[in-house]
Amino acid sequence: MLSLSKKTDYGLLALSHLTKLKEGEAASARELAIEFAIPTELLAKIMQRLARADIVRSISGPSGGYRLSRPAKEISIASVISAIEGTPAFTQCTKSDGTDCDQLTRCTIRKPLAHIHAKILQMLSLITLAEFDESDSTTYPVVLMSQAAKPRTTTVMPLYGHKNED
Amino acid sequence: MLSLSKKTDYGLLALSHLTKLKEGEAASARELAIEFAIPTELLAKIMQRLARADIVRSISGPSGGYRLSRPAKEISIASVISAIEGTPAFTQCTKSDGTDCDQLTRCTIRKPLAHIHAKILQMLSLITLAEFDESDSTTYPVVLMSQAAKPRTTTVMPLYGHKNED
DNA sequence: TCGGTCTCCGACTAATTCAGTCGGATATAC
DNA sequence: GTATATCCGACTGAATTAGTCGGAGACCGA
Repeated sequence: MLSLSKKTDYGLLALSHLTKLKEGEAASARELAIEFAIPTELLAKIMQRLARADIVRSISGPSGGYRLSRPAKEISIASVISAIEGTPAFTQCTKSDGTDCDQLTRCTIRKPLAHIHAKILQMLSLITLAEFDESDSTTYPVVLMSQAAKPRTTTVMPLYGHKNED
Repeated sequence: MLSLSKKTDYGLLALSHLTKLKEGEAASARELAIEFAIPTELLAKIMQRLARADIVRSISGPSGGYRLSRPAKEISIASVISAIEGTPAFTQCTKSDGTDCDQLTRCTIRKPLAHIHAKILQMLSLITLAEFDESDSTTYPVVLMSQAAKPRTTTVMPLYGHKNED
């Protein structure tokens, strides 16, 4: 459904918290987990991945924790998604280089889909954590559809005349 | 991983084939399934959904089959995804109206994520089946990253320094 | 009118992915 | 040395997705 996993949600949430810390401060995984009501062990695992991707830096020992490894404006949403979920792929084909769908030699849609995928990725790579928090104060550079902020997803895309849930 | 399901892949593939049919022609589900090496019953099911969403029109009886219910240039990728996968949601929060994550009252990321989601959806709603096929001849209006056509996904986003697969 | 071919539909099972848990290792401040 | 922190892999259960099965109704041609 073109959606991010819960893990990524959690990760972004934690990162957005780290963004607000002052220089030198760190927040422990448990602290963050309690703050946002996320299972402690799960968030710990997510933070480990972010650490491995050098998005956060870990400080061991008591009074340790995590802090951003570089300024929030240098951390893109795309890199966060990639760190937590692994290599993103828009279609099944684009995961490998297409050798596994050799049955579909007549696959005419791979190329256009790859383009779309790239465009989405580029968009996500232009949005940083810094902009994420700015949007609290209703200024957000990526806004295109004003109705997007509405909670009801059904009405987000007026294009969808008919929907069926499985 | 921000990816489309296989069903959607199959659906787009079938639709791209229907696009090439002449006026009055129809292709049966089985015909399409054999053509693209897709399980017959599965594709039949996908076509049914597309029919329900009025993207294709079904013709019963022998010598029947499916054809597009309107010109390819009036069928957006977004509507196809929506028809096959149901209401798209970028995050878990945006699926319902947020009542189920009331634990996350401090959720500061919902709004910016909703914006990103809307932007992706808008992009997909601007691309039609017609453009899908034009791209065979290397002219494609949505191109932004030229390297996107490369098969190797690892190099698509140079931003991703570190990736880990689960 | 009868049989074959088609769409149509829902329910079912299998396979895969995702969320969350557990146990144990290492690092460090007090 | 001990308590608290990260770290890491392996495991289980839940949820989603892929694919299957069986049967009903529509339609064309003989």
